[in-house]
Amino acid sequence: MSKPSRAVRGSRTGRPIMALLDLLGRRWALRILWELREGPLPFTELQHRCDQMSPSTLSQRLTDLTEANLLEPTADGAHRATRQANQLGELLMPLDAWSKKWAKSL
Amino acid sequence: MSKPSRAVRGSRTGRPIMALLDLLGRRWALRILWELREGPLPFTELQHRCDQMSPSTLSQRLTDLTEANLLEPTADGAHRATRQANQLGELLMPLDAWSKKWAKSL
DNA sequence: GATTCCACTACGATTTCCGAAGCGCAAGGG
DNA sequence: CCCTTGCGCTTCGGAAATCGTAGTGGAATC
Repeated sequence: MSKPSRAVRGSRTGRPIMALLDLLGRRWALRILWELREGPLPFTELQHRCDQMSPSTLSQRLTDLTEANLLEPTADGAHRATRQANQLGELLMPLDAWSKKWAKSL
Repeated sequence: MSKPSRAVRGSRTGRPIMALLDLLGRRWALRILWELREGPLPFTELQHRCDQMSPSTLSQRLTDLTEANLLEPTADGAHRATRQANQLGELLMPLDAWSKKWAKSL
């Protein structure tokens, strides 16, 4: 039991978008969703794909995202995006193309 | 002058999307872009719209986003999304609708 | 020339994040 | 049976990011 894991900021304000922007604004949250867009991954594999992010933060973020119904555990102990999260993932796809144009301007 | 403001993580990996996810994963970054989607805002007004976020973090984040060519100062000293950032903003619009469905599941 | 307002900056307190080490369990080897 | 290995985390001390109150400096107003 147990996470201190603060509630999603703004989640009670009637402005879900604010809660979402807060959740996605936690470090590695977007990256984790991105890496899980094509299927579930076990803990260590996910960590490797996220530039070896620290296991403590990964664990915390998995908790956050799972509590937010964006991730769920698979039968074999891996982590999978929920149906909802997959829809969100679809919305994020265009960021890839955009980021390439953006990179040229840096 | 100048900011320590760490480089965008992954910006040298040839994977712009990773750099982008890192930048947007800094606290308040997404929210700031969201609030500026309909036009420039002066510092204090922006702070108020972002739940009174601390001015020090706001200042840092404005620096980050400006260095990333997502924001630019206006002639009268406010902050405005660049053309690029506005395109990004368009991509984020659907998140609003998605978040409303998501909120029901919490 | 004093006051107000605004855009920040300074800086100590607090929270988050990092990363090396360890724990508990399950599978495999000898 | 041990013993080792691998995996999914958890612990915990230190580093870094964020917060929040209190300025600072400049421009406009009184």
